[in-house]
Amino acid sequence: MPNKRVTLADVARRAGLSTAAASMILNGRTDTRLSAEAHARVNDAAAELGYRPNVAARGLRTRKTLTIGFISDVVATTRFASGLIQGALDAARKAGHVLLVLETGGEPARESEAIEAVLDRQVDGIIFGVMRARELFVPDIPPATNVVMLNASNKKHPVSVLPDELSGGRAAVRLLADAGHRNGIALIGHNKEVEKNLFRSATVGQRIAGIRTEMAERGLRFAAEESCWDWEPQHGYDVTLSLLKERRDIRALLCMNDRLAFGAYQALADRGLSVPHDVSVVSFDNDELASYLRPGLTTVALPHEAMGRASIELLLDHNRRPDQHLIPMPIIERGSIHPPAD
Amino acid sequence: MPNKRVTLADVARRAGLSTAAASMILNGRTDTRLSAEAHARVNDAAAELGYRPNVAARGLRTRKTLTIGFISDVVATTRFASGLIQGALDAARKAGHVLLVLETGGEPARESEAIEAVLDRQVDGIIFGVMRARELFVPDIPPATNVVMLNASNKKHPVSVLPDELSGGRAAVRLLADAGHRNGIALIGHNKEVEKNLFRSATVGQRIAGIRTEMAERGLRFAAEESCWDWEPQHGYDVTLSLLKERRDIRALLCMNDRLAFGAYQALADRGLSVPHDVSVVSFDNDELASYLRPGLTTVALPHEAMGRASIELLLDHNRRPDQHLIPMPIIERGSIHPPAD
DNA sequence: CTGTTAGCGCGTTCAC
DNA sequence: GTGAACGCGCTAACAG
Repeated sequence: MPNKRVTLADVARRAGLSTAAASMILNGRTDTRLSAEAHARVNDAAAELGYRPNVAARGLRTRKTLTIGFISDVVATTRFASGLIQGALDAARKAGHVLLVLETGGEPARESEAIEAVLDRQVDGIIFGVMRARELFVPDIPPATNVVMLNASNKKHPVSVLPDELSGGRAAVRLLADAGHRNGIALIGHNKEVEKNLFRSATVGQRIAGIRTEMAERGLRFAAEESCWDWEPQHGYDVTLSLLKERRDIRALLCMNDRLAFGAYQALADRGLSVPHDVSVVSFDNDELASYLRPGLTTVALPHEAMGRASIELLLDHNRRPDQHLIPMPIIERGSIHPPAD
Repeated sequence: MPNKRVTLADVARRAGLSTAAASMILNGRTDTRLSAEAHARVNDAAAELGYRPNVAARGLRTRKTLTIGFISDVVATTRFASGLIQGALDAARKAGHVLLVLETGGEPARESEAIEAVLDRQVDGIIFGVMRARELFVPDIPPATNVVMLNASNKKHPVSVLPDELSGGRAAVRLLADAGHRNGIALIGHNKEVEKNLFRSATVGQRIAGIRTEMAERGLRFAAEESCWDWEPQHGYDVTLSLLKERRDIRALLCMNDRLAFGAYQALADRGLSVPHDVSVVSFDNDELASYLRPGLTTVALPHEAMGRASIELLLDHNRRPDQHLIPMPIIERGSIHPPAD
């Protein structure tokens, strides 16, 4: 686009030296025996002209483009997991890199296209991300390619970043238990299908395992378990409403995600029950919704931003473990937990 | 990254021709008098080897990188305006382009860095976007650069994409009027500061102008106007609650955005009023929230995706008007409007 | 010691 | 149909 960018040749000419000398000096090479004066002349010339190297031309030689491909199903454009890309963008910027963002909608044909599009542009590596954590099929990528799986896992590409759902599940139970809840705790939204199928979710199984482990270790049992085939507000509303019609002893809801909890709030309101004095609610994800509810929803957060950040740091770290990297899930305490009334 | 990509030289060698011939044939040049057989040999060789041109190397010569810089304050990572980038990504993909996405957090220093980062990579143009439409200061960009302002306007860069808020404002009033509302309509959230200051908002002034024009043309007047200094759910809740305590004749709320409406719903529920039978509600934006409310909120949508798409199409269209391009705001009818009871 | 020449990386384009 | 130069910057080998 810009017609007449300043080139290395311009700088060299102005400094009265060769482009080779200018290149070495500007790249700070110490093995080079160029005079202090030459350094000064080149640096001055570059500054005066406002020289900036052409990254594309440089990459042709060095095979480093300071550019990373970020390929996802719908991460960038979904309201839900945008923290992933936010963290990635920020970490990349701090490392002097830039992100080529592509979305595939989860369609394999577009995944292949996306991979080729970024490889055509000589990226330094590829982040492969998904909105909802799961085992992911990925089209073939040349073996030498530097790949990190974000919120996903894949046999061929062992470096991955995932939330630490096992600890997160335990934390949710601990929040209720520490408030004094022992009886009347209902689980809203478990789903055996999803929990067992890594291709549906790489993490829900861990989440529920953490919950059950912590319950068992504390000698607690759920008073009810409502399963849902999906996790939208409507489902939370439906199952909670029917639960409350049958049972008057429910004192706490442990919802599998915030959207279910959102629906549960509506059902509790319909039954004239107040959160948290009649019923405590705790949940997962820290969806934006959680902060809009009245009272605010206490939730175990998906650390999307930290995950996005970690994915870039791992991609650029050549000493990384070729393994899963689990990111802690922060507890966001708002106002939806209270000791049981009775 | 990938070590041994197939190069044009490989293709030429296999076809038994020069790279010059191979290049011209693969680029479909017709001014070239190369034999049909040469065409076949080159195309076959390319296909067999799976040749893909190195976009960076090509760009060095052609000054076309098929890459566009998308620089925004927080668009990509905010849940609110992510449709902008979604539309842009999709339109770019369809045009064979790719987006280099950068975020600045609205900080001028980072804006300058972002501009340099994308220019260093020889992008074909730059989209400059913001989450909330407004007049935008932009650091200097070389004059030859192809720039489109997205959801923003700027004197130096006349090509811009904005929502058609004037028509949108009129549409909101029309929705209430068509349902039979004439009295007891309250405006929630007008704000003279914002309406007059293009650097706060390039569009709210248009939105309110559309509303007032349509009201006037129909001989309608607001029964009340509640102003808010900000447009979060809490503000909608507060002003609606106090309004309802004073007035019993309110039959419809025209909220300046969905987040205010979200708060208004909560206030109506607190007062025991039902939407839409006691009070109709109409609003703007089509925030994700609008679909979660019960009943669903009827709203005049910000056409984020269409805007993002338009920004790319304009950037790539050399016959474009150097002007503002207004994108229609679709009406999303859900269940929050009903004829007045009395 | 101080610096240069020439060639490369990959694909496009012009003159012959 | 081709050789050679070019776009821009890096680097190995070489010269004063």
